[in-house]
Amino acid sequence: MSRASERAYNNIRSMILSGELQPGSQIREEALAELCGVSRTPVRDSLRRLEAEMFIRRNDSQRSFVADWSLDDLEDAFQLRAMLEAHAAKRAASRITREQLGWLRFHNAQLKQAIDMPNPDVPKFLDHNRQFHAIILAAAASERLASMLGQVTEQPVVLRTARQYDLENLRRSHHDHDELLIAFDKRDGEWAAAVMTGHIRRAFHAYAEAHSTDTEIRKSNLAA
Amino acid sequence: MSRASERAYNNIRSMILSGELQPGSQIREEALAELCGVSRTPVRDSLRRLEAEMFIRRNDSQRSFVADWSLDDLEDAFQLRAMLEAHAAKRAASRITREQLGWLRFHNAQLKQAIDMPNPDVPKFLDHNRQFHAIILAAAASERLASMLGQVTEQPVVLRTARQYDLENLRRSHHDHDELLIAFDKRDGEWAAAVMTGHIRRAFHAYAEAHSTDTEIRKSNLAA
DNA sequence: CGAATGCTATTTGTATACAATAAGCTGCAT
DNA sequence: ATGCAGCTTATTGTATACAAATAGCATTCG
Repeated sequence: MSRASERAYNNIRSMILSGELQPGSQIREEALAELCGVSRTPVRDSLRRLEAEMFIRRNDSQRSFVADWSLDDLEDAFQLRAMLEAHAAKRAASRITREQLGWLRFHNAQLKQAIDMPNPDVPKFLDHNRQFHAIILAAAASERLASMLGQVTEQPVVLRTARQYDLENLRRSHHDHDELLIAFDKRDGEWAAAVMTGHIRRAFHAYAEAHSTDTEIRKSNLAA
Repeated sequence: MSRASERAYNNIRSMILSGELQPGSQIREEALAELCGVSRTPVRDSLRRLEAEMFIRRNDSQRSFVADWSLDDLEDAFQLRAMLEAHAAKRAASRITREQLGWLRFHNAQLKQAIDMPNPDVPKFLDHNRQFHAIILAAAASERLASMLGQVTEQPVVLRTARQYDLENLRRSHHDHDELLIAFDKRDGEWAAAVMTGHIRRAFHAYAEAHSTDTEIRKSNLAA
C-alpha cells in the first residue's frame, strides 16, 4: 500500500487501539484526514478496511463509529480464535519443516529469557510470542486461515491499564510453547491442537480480567 | 451501500463468478468503470472489498487480478467452512428459538418439494437451502462468525458446466437437514455439529467433481 | 403540547484532474 | 543475441470539487 494510504490506516488503527478514539464515538472522514495529513480518499480506503476488520462499524446511514465490544463479544472472538489457532496447529504439525521448528525453539528460548530475569522485558516477550505464532501459521500453509486469524488476533479493546501481564501467566505460556514443540516434533496434530486450545483459552481469561478492570476504571472516570 | 458503489460491486462480483472475467486475468479499474457505467472511485471501493473477500488478488505493484484457485485451495476453503458451520450449528443448538425452528422446517419442506417432482427446480432448492443455513447462522448469534463464513461460502470458482447437481446429492442434503432439525430439537450441539460437518464435506466433493470437469473443459478450450 | 414538515448544516458519495509509479519498449552497447 | 538505460505509455494513488443524502433544528399546524 502506498504512502498516504498506509499512513492513514496505521494512524487510525493505532488511535483506535490506544483509545484515543473512544469506543462508540462517531468518526468523520474529514477530521481523520486532517489528523493524518492526507485527503479523504486514502482515509476512506482505510475506513473500509478497518470496517472489514471490525474495528469500525457503520450505521444504516453510512456513518462510522469506533466498535465497542462487550465482554461477550470478546469471548466470542476468543472462541473463534481458539478454534482457528488449534486448526492451524493441527495443520502445522504435519507440514512444519526442521528449519521452522528451529525458529520456534529460538523464539521460545528468547521469550523465556525475556521474563527469566529480575526486570522482565514484557515487550520483548510479546514480540517473540508473536513471531512464534506467526511461524505456526506459516507452517499451516493456508492463506484463508491466515486472513481469518488476522481478523481475531488483534482485539480492538481499549486497555488503559498499562497491560499488567502477570508473570505467572507468561511462564505458563512459555510451557505451553514447550509442549507444542514436542507435539510438533512427534507430528501429533491432535495434541498440538489441544495444547493450542488451552493456550488461547488462558489468554482469553487474562485478557478478560484486564478488560473488566479497564471497564471499571473507565466507568469511574465517567462518573467523576 | 449507495447506488453506484453497490452496482459496481455486484457487477464485478457476478462477472467473476460467471467467468466473464477469467481467473488469473488482470483487472483495470478504468475498464471496469466503463463496464459498470460509473467512475473509478466506486470501482476502487469494490475492488478493495473483493480483495478482502479473496475474489481478487494484487501483485506487489498493486495491480489486480482475478483470483485463480486450485483444487487444493478449494479443499482448504471447504475445510475452513466445515469447521465454521459446525461451530455455528453447535452454538445454534443451544440458542435457537421455536420460531426459528419453525422456519427451518418450512425451508426444508420447500426444498424437498423443489426436487420431489418430475422436473426438479434446482434454483428453488438452492434458494431455500441458502435460507436454511442463514437461519442457523443467525441463531448462532456471532457477528464475527457470520462475517468469516461469508468469506468461505461463496467460492470464486468458475463453473462453466451449468451446475449439474445430481439429484441423489440434493436428496441427501435434505436428509442431513432433517437430522439437523432433530438435533436442534434435542438441543444436542455435538450432534448438530457432526451432521453439519458431514453435510459440508459432501458439498465439497460434489463441488470438487464439478470443478475438475470444468477445468478439463477449460483446458481443451484453450488447446483448441 | 406533540407531531409533522421543511429548511439548513453536516457528512458521505462520486466524478475528475492530476501526480506518482510501474511496465513495456526502443535503441544502444557489449 | 543479450542486457541495460532511458523514454513512453499504461495504471494506480491522491486531492479536490461538487452532488446526494441525512440529521438536527425550528417552525407550524393539529
